[in-house]
Amino acid sequence: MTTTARELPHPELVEVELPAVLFALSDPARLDLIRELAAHGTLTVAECQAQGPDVPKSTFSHHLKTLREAGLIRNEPAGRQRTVTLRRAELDERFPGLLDAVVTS
Amino acid sequence: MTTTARELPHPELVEVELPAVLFALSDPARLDLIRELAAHGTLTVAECQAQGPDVPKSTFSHHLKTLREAGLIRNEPAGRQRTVTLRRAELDERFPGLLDAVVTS
DNA sequence: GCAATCGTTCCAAGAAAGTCGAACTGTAAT
DNA sequence: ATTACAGTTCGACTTTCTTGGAACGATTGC
Repeated sequence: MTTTARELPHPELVEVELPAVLFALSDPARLDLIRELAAHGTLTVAECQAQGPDVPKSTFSHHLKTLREAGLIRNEPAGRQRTVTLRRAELDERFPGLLDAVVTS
Repeated sequence: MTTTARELPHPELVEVELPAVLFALSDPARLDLIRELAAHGTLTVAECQAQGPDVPKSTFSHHLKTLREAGLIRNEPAGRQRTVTLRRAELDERFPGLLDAVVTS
């Protein structure tokens, strides 16, 4: 077999709704994570988690899910790990200036 | 007595936190209201309420409270009514570009 | 194959938020 | 004064979100 990794669902850009984006960003832990991603680019889940305070895996994974389903990040398999990427270019297209404002503030 | 109207508490600008602002904006009804205020300037509570779909007074008042406590609006007595104002200049100072991005999108 | 690792999903409990009727407060008009 | 009016607050209910342990699935290394 080749790569039969677990793909998680991601909303299309047109499906990304502003209220959901704002809600996902309204949690301090998730907001910090987005800022880390904006600064460091792509990270593995483990690296993401290492940035913040110690929190159970399941809790962290739930935050990733919220951000992913809102359309803020991509979460993709990479061997036995997973990489997390901010959908910056797409979000800049859909909501111009929003990410800049949020990450800068 | 002169004007002893009911003043409601408003956070100082420095006390306004980004997560609370984003949370307040993450509800479609509240987001719409902010957009109305951005477009029309100051409105009375009744005028605000008339913009959206019909909703009980108490529910609407609760949304106003959320927005006020987050620092997004001012709600001040005006005779027997109340006026609602977007704290735009202050917010632009505290979170440059945020309101523009949110209202435009 | 077997074990270890990485991370998600499942489930249950507690916390927070939304909704709305009813009661209440303050202002204006008569 | 009395009545009407504009909005907030209170209280109860429902819904959603958060949190974290345990189980599961997939991948790599031995």
